[in-house]
Amino acid sequence: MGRAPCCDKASVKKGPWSPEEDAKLKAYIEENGTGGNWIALPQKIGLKRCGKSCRLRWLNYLRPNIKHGDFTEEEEHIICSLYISIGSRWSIIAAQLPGRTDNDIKNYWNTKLKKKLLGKRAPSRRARANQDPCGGLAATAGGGGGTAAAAHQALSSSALERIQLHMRLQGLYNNAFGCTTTSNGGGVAPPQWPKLEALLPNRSLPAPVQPTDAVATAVTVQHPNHLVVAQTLAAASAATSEAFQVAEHLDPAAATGANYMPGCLDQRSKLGFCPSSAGEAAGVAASVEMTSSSMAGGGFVAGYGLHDELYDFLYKCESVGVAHGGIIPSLPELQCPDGSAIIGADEKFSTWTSSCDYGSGGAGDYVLGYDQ
DNA sequence: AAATGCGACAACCGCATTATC
DNA sequence: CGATAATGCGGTTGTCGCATT
Repeated sequence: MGRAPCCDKASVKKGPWSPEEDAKLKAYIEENGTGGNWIALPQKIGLKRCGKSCRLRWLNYLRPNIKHGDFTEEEEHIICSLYISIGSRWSIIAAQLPGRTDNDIKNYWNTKLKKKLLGKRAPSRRARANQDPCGGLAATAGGGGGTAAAAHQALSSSALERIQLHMRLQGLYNNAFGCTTTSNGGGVAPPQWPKLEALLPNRSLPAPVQPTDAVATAVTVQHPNHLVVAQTLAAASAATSEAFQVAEHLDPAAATGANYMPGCLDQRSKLGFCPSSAGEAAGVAASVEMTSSSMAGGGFVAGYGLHDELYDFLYKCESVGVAHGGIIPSLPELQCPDGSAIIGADEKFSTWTSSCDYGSGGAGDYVLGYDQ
């Protein structure tokens, strides 16, 4: 049983709005307001449009003080920072940018910022359409055979992108500051993440960013160590929380050991985002606001925050590249938990997640924190 | 000059959440 | 308190225009 349509699609006009329609809608709302009922509004003013369409048109284009195009560097900063922190909560991000709409920001991210940051060209829709149509079916069909692919699909592209952004930034660090991700004494070198200094250490937004449901739902893991991790990261960064949950998802056993970040409390505390005790972690998790003070101490470079990283990445990549052979540094390499492969994190992260066979037992025990 | 590829943006669709009865 | 309607939101698609072949 599907949901009842919000309007009679047969008698409703679709497609681009004409200037006449815009004028009608604008004039009516400016004079009378929406009347609290978008569904009834088009009939009132004689528009053959769905109420939802009217609402969208008003919110995105007709209401006063809407800005279009020409995003400033400051706006790009805010968008990137918030995206890494909270994901594709476009309405929340838009709330921090007066005059911008969620649709505008979403389009800007998908068409420009994402490519700028991830440094890779997303396949065009045409290209995607030309891909093997059986691939998706094969990945989802059947029971155990598609475990990895299914898990891969379960991880939202948004989460992947955010993980990749962290990785990419880390790659810049490693190359720019001579850090490496080589072995730490025989074991697999843990991926080093950018410090998770809280959002906005240097600049302030109009309002503090509140954790969203995505953050709150991240606390789902049973193991005591895992719980600490999840709670800590829920307060620090939903994106990295997901990353750790993915790591646990890929290899729950390894995740409790020293090789993986989720179990590597020392490493995490060095990076400045891990409380030293479970109680402290719970305290951090209980903190409602994400503030720089709650995460202070032990950062990679004192006073150098995510915003600065993003700024450097967005606008100073060339200088970094020049200093390192004129090539934008590649991402650190990662090794599968089972040691089966070492691959670059950039283009191959998704390959890694889908190719590592981490068994079927753990899949049901871990809940992806991000609600997508 | 025509065909094709691609980016950008507007709009739609369907699910989730909230409000109302 | 449950059912239904309205609204909000994010993902996806359609379309247009420019660039390239």
